[in-house]
Amino acid sequence: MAPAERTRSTGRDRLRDSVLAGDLSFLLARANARALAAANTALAPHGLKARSYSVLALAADEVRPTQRELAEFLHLDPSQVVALIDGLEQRHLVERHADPADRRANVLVATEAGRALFARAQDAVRAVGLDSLASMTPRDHERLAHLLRLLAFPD
Amino acid sequence: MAPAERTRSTGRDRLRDSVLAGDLSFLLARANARALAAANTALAPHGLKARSYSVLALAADEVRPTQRELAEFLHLDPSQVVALIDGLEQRHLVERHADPADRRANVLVATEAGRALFARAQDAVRAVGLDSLASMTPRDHERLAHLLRLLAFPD
DNA sequence: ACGAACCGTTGAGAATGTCAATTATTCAGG
DNA sequence: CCTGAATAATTGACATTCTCAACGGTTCGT
Repeated sequence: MAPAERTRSTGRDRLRDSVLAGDLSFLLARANARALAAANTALAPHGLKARSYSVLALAADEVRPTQRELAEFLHLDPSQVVALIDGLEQRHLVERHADPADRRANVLVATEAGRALFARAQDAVRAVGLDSLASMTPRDHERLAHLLRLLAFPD
Repeated sequence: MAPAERTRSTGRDRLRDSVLAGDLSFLLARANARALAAANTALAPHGLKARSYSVLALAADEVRPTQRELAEFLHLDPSQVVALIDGLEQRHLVERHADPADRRANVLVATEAGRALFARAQDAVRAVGLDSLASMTPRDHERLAHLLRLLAFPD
């Protein structure tokens, strides 16, 4: 049996048939790293990163999230949420509103400018997102979203 | 139509039907964050983190990766690979071998102790990994791995 | 033999993650 | 009503990680 004949080709991608490459957590990490890098370059012209984009997205939604809810949802420390919102608020993209139900809490809402910027940023993200997902059928895309939801939100 | 009746339940998880929650990149990020946290706590007793575990895994394999190959494969800066290997080498888990084909390059191989530790760490990772994936059929598990591979390695 | 490109390494500075302490507010129980 | 425990946001300190530029040693094309 000829040894090491299959994937020697260029010298790159040689590690792709290691045991690690079959690990789901590793695939998750690498797929995420790629998506994150793509999103960040797409968002850079708008002065956003993946984090601030996520916060803006939730602010632009009608959900009126609390900072603590943002922290849990985005897997961030509350102090990071403070810094993130500070940055967006200084640019007049979001506002902290006092929560009428709990005066300790702030509720985050997007300004008109914030919603406008989010719409543009969302288009930019979608444009590059399709680059990586173009070879995937809508059916598979939906399947992947479903399976990832199981991992992301284990009830 | 009754407003906001569906997912108000506990107050937690209230953001789950925002537009962001439907975004594939976000699901990827959150699923990865969860898997990473689980892996890190499982690896902590063995003195490893996800990063060092990955490096050790590739060293324990028969692939004899170059540091540059490690950097590209793990989406890391070459300088980070240096620090990672330094840590593992000081614990006599891996060794840098001169690449006979290219004297500039180092090839990474695991020591006997390194392979033994990796085996134990792998068991620990698998044990907690199943916690999140127990509700998934082997069929779906394979499907997910296949779809993630498309994103992780876009040829 | 020469210069360009490449591998590993080092170091610096920015960005991010983690954690404890503080203030203001809510909530449960006496 | 009052008191103490718990919670929301904030601040600050510290560790870890990311990003980048520079450098010596090596390979490769010409």
